[in-house]
Amino acid sequence: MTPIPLPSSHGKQRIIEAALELAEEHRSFSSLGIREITRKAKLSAPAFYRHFDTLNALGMAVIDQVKADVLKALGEVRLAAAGEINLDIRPLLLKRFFDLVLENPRAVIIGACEAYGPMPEMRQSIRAALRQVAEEIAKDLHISRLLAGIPEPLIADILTHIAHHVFFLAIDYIDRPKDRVAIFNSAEQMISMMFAGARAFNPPSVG
Amino acid sequence: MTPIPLPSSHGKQRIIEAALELAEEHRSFSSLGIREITRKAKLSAPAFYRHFDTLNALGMAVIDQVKADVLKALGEVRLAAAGEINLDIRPLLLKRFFDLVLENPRAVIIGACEAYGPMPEMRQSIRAALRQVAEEIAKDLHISRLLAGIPEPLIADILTHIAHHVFFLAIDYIDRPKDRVAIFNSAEQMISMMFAGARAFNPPSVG
DNA sequence: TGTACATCAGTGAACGCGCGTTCACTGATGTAC
DNA sequence: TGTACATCAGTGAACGCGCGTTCACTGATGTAC
Repeated sequence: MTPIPLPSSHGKQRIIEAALELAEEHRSFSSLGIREITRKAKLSAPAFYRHFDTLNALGMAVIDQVKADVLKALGEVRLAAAGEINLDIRPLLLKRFFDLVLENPRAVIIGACEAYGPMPEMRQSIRAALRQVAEEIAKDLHISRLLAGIPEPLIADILTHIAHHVFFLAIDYIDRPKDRVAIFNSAEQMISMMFAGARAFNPPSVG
Repeated sequence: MTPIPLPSSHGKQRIIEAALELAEEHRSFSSLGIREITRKAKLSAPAFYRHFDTLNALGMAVIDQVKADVLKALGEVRLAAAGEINLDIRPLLLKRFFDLVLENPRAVIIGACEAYGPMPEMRQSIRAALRQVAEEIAKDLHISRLLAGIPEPLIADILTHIAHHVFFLAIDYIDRPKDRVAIFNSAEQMISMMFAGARAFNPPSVG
């Protein structure tokens, strides 16, 4: 019967949210200060220690949450793309991804900043996430048809490369609203070119 | 007649070196402190202000120096290859760059960390540096022959994209010595693929 | 039902510390006459 | 040639400030009997 509002986690969640907001502004999670975070969360500084022993512990909590957000967004991309078989799905995936990026820019910005930032665990898990995205996309039938005949490891390489490229292009997409069409077209062109180049190297065997 | 030892730049250079070393450790340039840097450079803290108005100014000086190093190294490769017209210069440029990266990994690591880091001016000038390297390479006759018939802006896009990709691949190259051969091959393959893709989109007109 | 106790998020005051920055100064080097 | 001056990298002392952290405390909520 109890609605379970988890009163104990209320301040904790406020701290995590504050850290997320500040990390987006700073473009660096590791430079945040405890007083800065608790100020943003409208708590006293010592309240921090009720929930986390160190800044690092907070960091891991933030990573977990961002990772969950990103994975959820990616699931939506795949779901939206699952429909029509005969379309070139690549621009649709790309568009959907950029739309999602605008809906939740925080996760992308923080992800890109930490991808080569000071925390090894964060770098590693972002790298793994990109690879995971590539593998998800490789499973898609539209994509695998376009890359038929190409060795599987090379497909993974290509798609990881594209995922990386698009991920970082998303930062520009967020930062420069005026250039969004151009950025989208550029991404599309690069993807087409990678696919065409891959096929030129591995021409489909004839019947 | 004076040997021009530029005595004025001695302390300045020490500060730049110190910043490079510390930024590599931190994997974050913007978290450095003036006292920290001058301590490492074995200077008093106020000495910093003799050479730089702000930390930002120091950051720009660091990037300029790294960019000059890269351009010089690639220029040497171009010079050495100028004689042989029929050479594929791409693996040579790539090899020289990766060698340079191992000679001075600091610069690459810092560049990658700041490319999406907290300082807008730094992000921008790293972006500009990549573009500039791409334009230098585009000038090479070996390269322009391979991309004959392709519109100039597209060439710039492609080479900037490749520069970006290789730059970030260099981080892996540094971090994972065991995989260096594989990383080099992967980079080479991606470059070939981009070129092949570009040509497939813009087939050379038959004379 | 009331009463006494336990738990725990959150607080304000206080601490010592290192920071960025300023100041007036030194000392070496170059230069004008 | 000597002398007086200008330039400029570098210094130590000092400042005010915000930081991380600790402490003893409050006040709300849950719980045992």
